[in-house]
Amino acid sequence: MHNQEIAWALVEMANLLEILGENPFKVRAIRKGARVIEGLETPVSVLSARGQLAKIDGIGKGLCSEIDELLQAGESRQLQRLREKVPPGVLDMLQLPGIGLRAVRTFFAEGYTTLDELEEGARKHRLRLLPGIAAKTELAVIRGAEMLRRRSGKFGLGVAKPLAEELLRFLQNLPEVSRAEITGDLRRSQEVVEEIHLLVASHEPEALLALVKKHPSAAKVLVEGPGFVRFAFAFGLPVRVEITPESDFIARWVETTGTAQHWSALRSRGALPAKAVTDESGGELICQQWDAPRRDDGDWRRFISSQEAEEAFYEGLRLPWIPPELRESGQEVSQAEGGTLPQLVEMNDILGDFHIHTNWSDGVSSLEEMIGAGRDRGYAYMAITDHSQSLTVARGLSETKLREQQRAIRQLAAREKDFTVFSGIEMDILGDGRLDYADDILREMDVVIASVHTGLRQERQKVHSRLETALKNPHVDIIGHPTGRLIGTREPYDVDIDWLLDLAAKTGTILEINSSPDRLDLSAPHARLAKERGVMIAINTDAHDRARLSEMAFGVANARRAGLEREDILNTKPLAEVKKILSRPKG
DNA sequence: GCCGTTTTCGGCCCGACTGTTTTCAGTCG
Repeated sequence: MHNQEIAWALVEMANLLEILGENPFKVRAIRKGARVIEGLETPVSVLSARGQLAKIDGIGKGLCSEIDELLQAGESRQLQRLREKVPPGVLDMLQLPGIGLRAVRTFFAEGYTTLDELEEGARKHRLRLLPGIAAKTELAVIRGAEMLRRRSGKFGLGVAKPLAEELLRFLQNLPEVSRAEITGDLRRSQEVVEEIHLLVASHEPEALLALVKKHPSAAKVLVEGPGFVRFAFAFGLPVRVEITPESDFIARWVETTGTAQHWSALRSRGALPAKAVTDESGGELICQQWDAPRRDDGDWRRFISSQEAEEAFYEGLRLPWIPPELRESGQEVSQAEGGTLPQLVEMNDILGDFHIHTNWSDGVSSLEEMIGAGRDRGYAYMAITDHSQSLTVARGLSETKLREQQRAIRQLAAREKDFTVFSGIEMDILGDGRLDYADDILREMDVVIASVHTGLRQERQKVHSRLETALKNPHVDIIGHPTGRLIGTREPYDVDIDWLLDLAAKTGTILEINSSPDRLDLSAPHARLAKERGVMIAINTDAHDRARLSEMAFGVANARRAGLEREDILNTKPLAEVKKILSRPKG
């Protein structure tokens, strides 16, 4: 069982116990355990085998045996018992914004067991007859149910990508498989996907499909046919495994990666490269399709890499290779033809990370661990930016603590060679429009990120006035997660993005692409607008533990979808230039 | 359920806003 799956099982357990009225501290302890598991870089199964599980902070005897059971049986008896007591629809109710435990318990007690029933009750004004429920709550149910419906059947990049990569490794290691790749929306790094689509070249399709269906993740086969199977993980994410002859592979990969518009733009350029090909046994015609170029060493299995082959495919259309993230509207094809495709930023260009939390506020890992992890990633620099004093729930730093932390950072930084650690802060833009520290404190910080965490439902004028104070402050370098959205769970606060971009351009304030797959904020369309206005972007992880530093890849993919290039991004620049940018007077 | 001890029991993050009621519990971040 994947760490993520174990974490989900624990979260589900916590939610069920909460609804059933279990001790809130116990519930919180289990939730914390889930968060710790999510943040582990080593598979839980490995730690369990080594007997190291109980040594982890937040995992005690109880969770340890629960996790061991999940690992061994793939299920937990306690979880199954709890599920029998609470219908799944009641758990869904907890996801409705503005609806909490008390309301859900009331609904459940009154016999509402599905979201649909609840929504109908709200629309017919029957919920307001219940104790403690009135019109506003009915409205919250209706709005929330609509949001959940929009989200249903969609899975975030942070869930789908790692699972797809794991399945891909499984396929690539099978002797029946000559080539396997991720394709579809996931390859284009869409924010949410409806399925994992894997394309596989194999000369033994039947044997391969039989193996795929036996994969431990394939909880349920949804549909199967000649050359494909679609199965689902236990938590619902569907996986399509499509088998294609080696000769078709690259063409089919291109076809399934891009949108229909991209494919039709390619086709409109005339006939796609086509040529009669033969299979490895020699002689037999498979199809009238394009053949992947192969190395001339006579070994059928040793084709050139998929990437090279795809480049050759586009070359066959007299086009440069078009990055998957851009294969959307079809216009990228004419751009490619005109030689005006952007030179997209790549992971290798990223030299640091400016938004990192530690256990000084609400992070999991220590200063030493985070700094070590940044150095190990080969970064040239990073900034520690814990929460500011007013965000008490995240144990935000008082002025005294902040200064203490700054000293600790300076000390640790002094030990580093060729690796610079900036002492920064993620400062709250308070609900009343003030900033959380005075200018004389901010002046001492190497990096100041200003973020909105409260008053997310204020009217636009108020939100704008708060942001304006932050952007115009000479010490504020970066605005963190500039719209505050959580993909599929929370709408952005009311901000006019054009207004924000203009102000950022005018004041020389950098805007963040928050790499967390739950946020991706700025979104790709907004980041594209930012580039057009000449607003600089910082791609940050907002990591709360070591493992999440790797979420940088999601932020970079988002930037690529926005057409961003290296020069548009703060954390691709060499140290000297970064220092110059951070210390320049703002406009 | 976890943790840390004044070590096997008691505390566990908290302040502001909101919705439902009239003084506070629920919800959020």
